[in-house]
Amino acid sequence: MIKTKAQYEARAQIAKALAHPTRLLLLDALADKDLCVCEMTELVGADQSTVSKHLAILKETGILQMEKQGAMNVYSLRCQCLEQFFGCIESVLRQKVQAQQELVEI
Amino acid sequence: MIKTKAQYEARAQIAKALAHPTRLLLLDALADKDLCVCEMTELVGADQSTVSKHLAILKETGILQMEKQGAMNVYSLRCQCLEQFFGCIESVLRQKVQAQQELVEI
DNA sequence: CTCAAGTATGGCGATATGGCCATCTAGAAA
DNA sequence: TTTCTAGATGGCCATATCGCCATACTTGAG
Repeated sequence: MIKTKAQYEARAQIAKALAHPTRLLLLDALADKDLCVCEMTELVGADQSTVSKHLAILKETGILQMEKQGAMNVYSLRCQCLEQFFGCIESVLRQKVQAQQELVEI
Repeated sequence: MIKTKAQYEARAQIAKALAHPTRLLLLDALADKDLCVCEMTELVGADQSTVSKHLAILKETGILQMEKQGAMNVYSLRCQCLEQFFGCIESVLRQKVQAQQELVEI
């Protein structure tokens, strides 16, 4: 049940990679279709180097993979499990809203 | 498909709450049974104030709820969706290991 | 080879996070 | 009441994260 410190750190690192609004937007976009850095830079509206670093984090964590296509680097989802992840996040959000509604109604 | 900036920030905040080894340990322990702060302080092996702050983050996010029992504050899971979350994390971890094995075998 | 487009990386400042200590509060027991 | 245990909070410092700029690298075109 309870795991080692190293195991929790490994899991936390994955979660940390998923814990940034820009990276969540990138994952959402990549769920639709593969994209190159320049497309995602335009989508995000931040500096190209910023987007590149976000992608590097997701790639390093194993969530994305990258393939060179000429001068462009095309990124794609490497895992199909993100729906589970987002399902949990959404569930927590809904519960939070519900809890706040209960506070108002009392 | 693509959501607003505020929506991604709300989701990122949940993910961020889950992105710390100590908090993952606490959630793992609380999946087994409800616990008070002093029990979790002993389990984690950090300062009581540190554990209290971690719990406050999880409570604020809506993942945990707290109930006073005399002088003790007993925390419990508020959402049943963490298995989904951990399932995704585990899946990413396995994939990462597999990718590294492939690098070695080439 | 030279140039330009597409990316990655180093560096820097601003901000956020995490840990401990000290302190304050709440409830239970003497 | 005083005292003790349980817990929360403020403060401080160390470290991590994030964003941009500047720059280096890579690839295809000319």
